[in-house]
Amino acid sequence: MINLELRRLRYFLAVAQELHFARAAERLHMAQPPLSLQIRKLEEEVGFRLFERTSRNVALTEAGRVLLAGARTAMDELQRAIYSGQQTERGHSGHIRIGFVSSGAVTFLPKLLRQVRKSLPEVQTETRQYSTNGALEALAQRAIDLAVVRTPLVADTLLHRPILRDRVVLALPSDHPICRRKRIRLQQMQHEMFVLYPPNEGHAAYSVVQRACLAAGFVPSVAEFVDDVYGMLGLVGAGIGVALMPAAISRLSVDGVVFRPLPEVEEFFELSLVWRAEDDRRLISVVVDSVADVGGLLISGRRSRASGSSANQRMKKP
Amino acid sequence: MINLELRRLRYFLAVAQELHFARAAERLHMAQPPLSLQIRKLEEEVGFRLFERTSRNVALTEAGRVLLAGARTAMDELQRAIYSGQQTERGHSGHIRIGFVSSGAVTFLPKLLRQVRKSLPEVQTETRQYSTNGALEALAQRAIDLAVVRTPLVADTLLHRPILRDRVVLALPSDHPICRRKRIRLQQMQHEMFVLYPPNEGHAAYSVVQRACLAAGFVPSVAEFVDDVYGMLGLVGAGIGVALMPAAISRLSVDGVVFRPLPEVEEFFELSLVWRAEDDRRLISVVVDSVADVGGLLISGRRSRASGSSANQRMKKP
DNA sequence: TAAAAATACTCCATAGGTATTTTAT
DNA sequence: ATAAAATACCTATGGAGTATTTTTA
Repeated sequence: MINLELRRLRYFLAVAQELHFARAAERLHMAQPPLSLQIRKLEEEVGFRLFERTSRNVALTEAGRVLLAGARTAMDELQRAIYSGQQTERGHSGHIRIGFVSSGAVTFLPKLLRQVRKSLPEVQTETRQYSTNGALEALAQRAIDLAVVRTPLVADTLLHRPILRDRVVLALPSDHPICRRKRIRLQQMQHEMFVLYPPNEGHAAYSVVQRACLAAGFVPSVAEFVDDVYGMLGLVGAGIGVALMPAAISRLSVDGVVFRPLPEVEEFFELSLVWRAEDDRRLISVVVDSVADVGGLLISGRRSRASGSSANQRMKKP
Repeated sequence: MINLELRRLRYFLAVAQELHFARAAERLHMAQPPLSLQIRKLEEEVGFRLFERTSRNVALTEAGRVLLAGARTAMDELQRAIYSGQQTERGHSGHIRIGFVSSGAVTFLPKLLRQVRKSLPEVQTETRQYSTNGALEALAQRAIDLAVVRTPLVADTLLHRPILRDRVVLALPSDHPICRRKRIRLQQMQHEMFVLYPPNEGHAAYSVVQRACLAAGFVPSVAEFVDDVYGMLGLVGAGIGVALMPAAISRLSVDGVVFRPLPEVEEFFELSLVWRAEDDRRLISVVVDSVADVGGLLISGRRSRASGSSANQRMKKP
């Protein structure tokens, strides 16, 4: 094990740079004699002369040059390590694994990653797709550190923060006769079969749909339960039924599926950030807070205005 | 500039390894309280906590792990630098540029490099071919550090050591009528034209040939002067003349050239190591000495024995 | 002879030791 | 209740300062 003191190496670097003991001592805010002494002690410790000194000239020895290079890189490495440690302490550095549901991938995840990369450039991110429930399990098992999911039925081992509200839109097969109409009201779908988020799956999307339909005066008939928006879109496109979905999904164009706004529906799908309550790493709270800075609670899919046209620009495409 | 003391980092590494202050202190041959104190001071210096301590458990913090990794690599780098410095001091490490003449390349250079690589594995070598004179100029201009050349007319800015003696062999065109004879005496070549090493070129090869011929009772007629064995062989092969060469060269087989031993010639070609007198790097003397260790003054091309056969095994080939 | 490094000495800051207290399981 | 870290206090090593000498270009 190494037995040097860094002080001596610092002195060595100074003398190597100045090649003059008195000037180096001045730069180090000390007197010349103790500097000479420390250099000599360093020479004894490493076992070779560092400088060829005459009363008129100081020059590095060959071996001194070799040590100088090594000492510089070692000090730099140490400097860097201390800085990294400080950044880690502040939560500005580290690795974070993010799980997300398919509908979050479309809207929020890119914003989140962009924000993290911009304001916390030393934070490494790693992402993976889950169902809402899968993400919560992964969180509990420490397979991920942060989840972007449909607002869950909260467990007390987890903390969450709502980050985005999506208006409800209707997805229906493109060959459905009602597609010809410009404006569709949810009530008109009361005799249709619905592809639904599964109940008892730990998240709130199921009850959002239930409440929306109740407000329209009916209880939806179940065609199928699916916990993945792509799966739901597939079933709708195959004519199995219709579905109520977050407005953000309508940014996707899927064969055989058309989206229609439902301006009268007052319910929202909510997207949340979720993390372990026991995870007290500053990194987590810093990332969560940096996300909040993006602009508080965003709402995707604005309610149609005076003209009563489609709910948002992109929805016109399909 | 970094302001830590390595002592504290050493203590940190010990505690990080043991995760127990008392045991770490024991390993460091010190008492526990000052160790605790030093760790706390280190924490103050770097600006973040390194360990989460309870009375029953010590654990690294996230930031502590980051610093630990950096501290380890920095200490390793420093360790390595000190070792390299020591090796450099002893002349067991460094870079050495070697110039050599073409005839040295065939025999001695491979041995030299093998020896250096074996006994001084940290010495980097770099080689380049020169004429004898070119190598001496390159030495003086510090383009190379060591030269393997035909023994030069010594300049007092250079030091040299003879390393190898080569018997004199005759190279002659393969269509020369005398080739049919098994034994050839130099005297028989007195009316031939000779391809010679150049005179006044600073090396002794010219006078070796002159003295050999004088001993045989004649002065050689000059066909051409060439300072490169490959050039000489080319001219001999082209029938321009015959040449006296170091026996080592006969290891080469060249179209149109045959070699014959000259057992009665008492002269030798000498190969020397040459270096700058003012170059006091230990590396130089260590390499020169390590070469001497190969076996002192070698003699290549033994005088033929009782049977009077060819001067050496390989000479039978052409 | 003059500039600069080395030596001699003095002082004090701080590392380390011992005894004890606090803390958390 | 107990193991282990933290605190308090004391000692002494060694780093830094001042005055001076030595060295060599």
